Amino acid sequence: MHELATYIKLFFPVAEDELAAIAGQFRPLEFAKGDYFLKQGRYCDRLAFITSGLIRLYREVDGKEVTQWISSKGYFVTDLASFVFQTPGRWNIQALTDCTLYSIDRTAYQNLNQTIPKWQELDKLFVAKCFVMLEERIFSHLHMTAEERYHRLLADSPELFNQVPLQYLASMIGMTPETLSRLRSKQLKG
Amino acid sequence: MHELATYIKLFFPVAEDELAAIAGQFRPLEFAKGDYFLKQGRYCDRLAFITSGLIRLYREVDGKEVTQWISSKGYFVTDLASFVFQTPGRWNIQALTDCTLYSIDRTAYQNLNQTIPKWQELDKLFVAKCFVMLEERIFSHLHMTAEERYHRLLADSPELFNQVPLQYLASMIGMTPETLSRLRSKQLKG
DNA sequence: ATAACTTCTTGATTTTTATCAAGCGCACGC
DNA sequence: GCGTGCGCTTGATAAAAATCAAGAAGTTAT
Repeated sequence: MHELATYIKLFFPVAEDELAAIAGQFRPLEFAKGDYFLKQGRYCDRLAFITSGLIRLYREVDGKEVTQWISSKGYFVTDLASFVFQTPGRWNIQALTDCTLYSIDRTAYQNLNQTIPKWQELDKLFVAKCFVMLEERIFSHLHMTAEERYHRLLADSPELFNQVPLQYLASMIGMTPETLSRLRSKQLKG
Repeated sequence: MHELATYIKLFFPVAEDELAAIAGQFRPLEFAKGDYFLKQGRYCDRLAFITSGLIRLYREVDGKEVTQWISSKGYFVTDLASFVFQTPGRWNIQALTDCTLYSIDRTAYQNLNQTIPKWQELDKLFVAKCFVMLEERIFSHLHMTAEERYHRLLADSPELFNQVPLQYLASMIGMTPETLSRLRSKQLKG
């Protein structure tokens, strides 16, 4: 549990008693490689914090899996639209490796909102931070080439290249596996 | 002012007195075509709701302007990272036409957070809704062609095509003006 | 009204990326 | 141990999109 508290403290100052009250609402949760946290179309009624492992968000389009994002230690994971607005889930959310999480369900989450004012603010700041990350990610698609996006991912998250099938990374940055493969070999030679 | 209140009510149920208290903190603000709401690098200390006009977010990269988004009536406009986390503004935010806005500054905004609990929730929901829109926008870059993104923009926001220079729209959906032009003429012929 | 701009279009060409197809290396199960 | 499948690479080709260049149409300023 302390890992979530540590992470929150790094992000935003919260009094110890509030921190304990918040963290106390999260329950440990384990996933084995291949397990689904959410299947597309079902309602997502939980939000989880990852303490170890990798989790992939993807959606099927024309029979192909398109990977939206891969979350690792220190990230929260949920289908935000489904969790917050109670709409059908838009993503498949699957463990790429065995994972340890701390999870909170909708009800407990809403209780936090009412009982701990600081949580409201914290929660808003988390979402705002994620919003800003997505803005930058969109921007990268507006002006960068596939090669530039590859180099950025490599710079930002080099660890993913050892741990995640490259085809998922290719999809996540908007190119085919073949293109990613060629960019990699080009880098080795160049 | 009632326009902001109307918009909020559509989005989320709020008691009339709270609504009045919220809306009362926003001040009318006018921009002439070409005026800047924010210049890149400066701090953004306000959040505004658009009641008429069009506003473009863009950033300069390698001497070229890249348009991130065009906001119109019913949208909020700000540089969220700058407004919330007090970092230097990442966008130029410029009026494409004369605009009428309702604006709130950081101080008043933070007062709302403390005095009106419902505002905290409302504000979080706004950001969450925008987050979900951005997720979908990223996804469209992962699996759609330029032509598909053009058709989607045309379906979602046909009014922009009469009111906004096409080069800005092209940039916003990640293609050159020439490509957009060809897709348009292809559609006329096909 | 006319010159100067800006915006958009069109054409020719190059570059980038996707697609299709084959093969390699490795892990896994039988 | 030996197929079998999966993930990755490589090659050939096709398609998509960018770039470069020129010109048309409409706007703005003088």
